[in-house]
Amino acid sequence: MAEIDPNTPVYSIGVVKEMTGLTRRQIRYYEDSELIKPARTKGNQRIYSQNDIEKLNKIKKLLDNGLNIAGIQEQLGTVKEEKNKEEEKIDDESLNEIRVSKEKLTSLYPVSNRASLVKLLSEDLEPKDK
DNA sequence: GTTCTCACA
DNA sequence: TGTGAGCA
Repeated sequence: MAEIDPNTPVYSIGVVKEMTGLTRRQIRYYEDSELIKPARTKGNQRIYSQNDIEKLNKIKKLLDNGLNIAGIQEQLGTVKEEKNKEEEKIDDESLNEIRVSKEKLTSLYPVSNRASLVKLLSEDLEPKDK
Protein backbone atom coordinates (compact mmCIF):
# COMPACT_ATOMS: atom_id res chain seq x y z
CA MET A 1 0.00 0.00 0.00
CA ALA A 2 1.02 3.57 -0.28
CA GLU A 3 3.25 4.75 2.50
CA ILE A 4 2.33 8.03 3.96
CA ASP A 5 4.92 10.40 5.26
CA PRO A 6 4.73 11.32 8.93
CA ASN A 7 4.40 14.90 7.87
CA THR A 8 1.67 14.32 5.36
CA PRO A 9 -1.46 15.87 6.81
CA VAL A 10 -4.40 13.58 6.24
CA TYR A 11 -6.24 13.65 9.55
CA SER A 12 -9.20 15.89 10.19
CA ILE A 13 -9.70 17.51 13.55
CA GLY A 14 -12.38 14.97 14.35
CA VAL A 15 -9.87 12.15 14.08
CA VAL A 16 -7.29 14.08 16.02
CA LYS A 17 -9.85 14.82 18.68
CA GLU A 18 -10.55 11.12 19.11
CA MET A 19 -6.92 10.06 18.95
CA THR A 20 -5.71 12.66 21.39
CA GLY A 21 -8.77 12.74 23.59
CA LEU A 22 -8.60 16.49 23.48
CA THR A 23 -11.35 18.87 22.52
CA ARG A 24 -11.44 21.01 19.46
CA ARG A 25 -10.97 23.98 21.70
CA GLN A 26 -7.81 22.61 23.23
CA ILE A 27 -6.37 21.56 19.92
CA ARG A 28 -7.03 24.98 18.52
CA TYR A 29 -5.61 26.54 21.61
CA TYR A 30 -2.40 24.57 21.22
CA GLU A 31 -2.24 25.52 17.62
CA ASP A 32 -2.63 29.13 18.61
CA SER A 33 0.13 28.55 21.11
CA GLU A 34 2.36 27.41 18.28
CA LEU A 35 2.50 23.91 19.67
CA ILE A 36 1.46 22.44 16.37
CA LYS A 37 1.22 23.65 12.82
CA PRO A 38 -1.56 21.88 10.97
CA ALA A 39 -2.07 22.45 7.28
CA ARG A 40 -5.15 24.04 5.83
CA THR A 41 -7.49 22.77 3.22
CA LYS A 42 -9.28 24.85 0.62
CA GLY A 43 -12.24 25.16 2.90
CA ASN A 44 -9.90 26.41 5.59
CA GLN A 45 -10.26 23.07 7.31
CA ARG A 46 -7.43 21.93 9.51
CA ILE A 47 -5.61 18.78 8.51
CA TYR A 48 -3.13 17.16 10.86
CA SER A 49 -0.28 14.81 10.04
CA GLN A 50 0.92 11.72 11.86
CA ASN A 51 3.63 13.90 13.25
CA ASP A 52 1.11 16.28 14.71
CA ILE A 53 -0.88 13.40 16.13
CA GLU A 54 2.10 12.16 18.09
CA LYS A 55 2.87 15.68 19.18
CA LEU A 56 -0.67 16.07 20.46
CA ASN A 57 -0.32 12.77 22.26
CA LYS A 58 2.82 14.03 23.88
CA ILE A 59 0.95 17.08 25.01
CA LYS A 60 -1.75 14.85 26.40
CA LYS A 61 0.88 13.01 28.35
CA LEU A 62 2.15 16.28 29.74
CA LEU A 63 -1.33 17.08 30.89
CA ASP A 64 -1.51 13.65 32.46
CA ASN A 65 1.66 14.46 34.32
CA GLY A 66 -0.05 17.33 36.02
CA LEU A 67 0.89 20.05 33.61
CA ASN A 68 -1.51 22.58 32.20
CA ILE A 69 -1.75 24.82 29.17
CA ALA A 70 1.01 26.95 30.59
CA GLY A 71 3.13 23.85 31.02
CA ILE A 72 2.41 22.83 27.48
CA GLN A 73 3.45 26.15 26.17
CA GLU A 74 6.52 25.91 28.31
CA GLN A 75 7.35 22.52 26.88
CA LEU A 76 6.77 23.51 23.31
CA GLY A 77 8.36 26.86 23.90
CA THR A 78 11.45 25.20 25.26
CA VAL A 79 11.53 22.23 22.99
CA LYS A 80 12.57 23.47 19.63
CA GLU A 81 15.36 21.33 18.27
CA GLU A 82 16.85 19.98 21.45
CA LYS A 83 14.87 18.23 24.14
CA ASN A 84 14.99 19.81 27.56
CA LYS A 85 15.62 18.12 30.88
CA GLU A 86 12.01 18.35 31.97
CA GLU A 87 10.81 16.35 29.05
CA GLU A 88 13.37 13.65 29.72
CA LYS A 89 12.42 13.62 33.37
CA ILE A 90 8.77 13.15 32.60
CA ASP A 91 9.50 10.48 30.06
CA ASP A 92 11.75 8.74 32.50
CA GLU A 93 8.98 8.61 35.05
CA SER A 94 6.59 7.20 32.54
CA LEU A 95 9.13 4.64 31.48
CA ASN A 96 9.79 3.54 35.00
CA GLU A 97 6.10 3.47 35.69
CA ILE A 98 5.02 1.30 32.84
CA ARG A 99 8.33 -0.44 32.30
CA VAL A 100 7.89 -0.66 28.59
CA SER A 101 9.76 -3.42 26.93
CA LYS A 102 11.93 -2.84 23.92
CA GLU A 103 9.39 -1.44 21.53
CA LYS A 104 9.99 -1.19 17.85
CA LEU A 105 10.99 2.28 16.82
CA THR A 106 8.82 3.13 13.90
CA SER A 107 8.86 6.83 14.45
CA LEU A 108 11.31 9.64 14.07
CA TYR A 109 10.78 10.43 17.72
CA PRO A 110 13.14 9.22 20.47
CA VAL A 111 12.43 6.09 22.45
CA SER A 112 11.23 8.09 25.39
CA ASN A 113 8.48 9.69 23.44
CA ARG A 114 7.63 6.45 21.75
CA ALA A 115 7.26 4.65 25.04
CA SER A 116 5.16 7.44 26.42
CA LEU A 117 3.02 7.32 23.36
CA VAL A 118 2.50 3.60 23.82
CA LYS A 119 1.49 4.18 27.40
CA LEU A 120 -0.86 6.90 26.35
CA LEU A 121 -2.50 4.81 23.69
CA SER A 122 -2.84 2.01 26.21
CA GLU A 123 -4.48 4.22 28.76
CA ASP A 124 -6.43 6.43 26.48
CA LEU A 125 -9.62 5.20 28.11
CA GLU A 126 -11.61 7.89 29.77
CA PRO A 127 -14.43 7.37 32.28
CA LYS A 128 -17.36 7.77 29.98
CA ASP A 129 -20.54 6.51 31.55
CA LYS A 130 -22.61 5.79 28.52
C1' DG B 1 -22.99 16.70 8.98
C1' DT B 2 -18.71 18.84 10.04
C1' DT B 3 -15.43 22.44 10.65
C1' DC B 4 -14.18 27.43 10.86
C1' DT B 5 -13.79 32.00 13.21
C1' DC B 6 -15.00 35.27 16.74
C1' DA B 7 -16.60 36.47 21.15
C1' DC B 8 -18.28 35.88 25.85
C1' DA B 9 -18.82 33.77 30.55
C1' DT C 1 -12.05 25.77 28.98
C1' DG C 2 -16.68 25.47 27.39
C1' DT C 3 -20.26 27.08 24.60
C1' DG C 4 -23.06 29.83 21.13
C1' DA C 5 -23.97 31.97 16.74
C1' DG C 6 -23.44 32.31 11.83
C1' DC C 7 -21.06 30.77 7.85
C1' DA C 8 -18.60 27.71 4.13
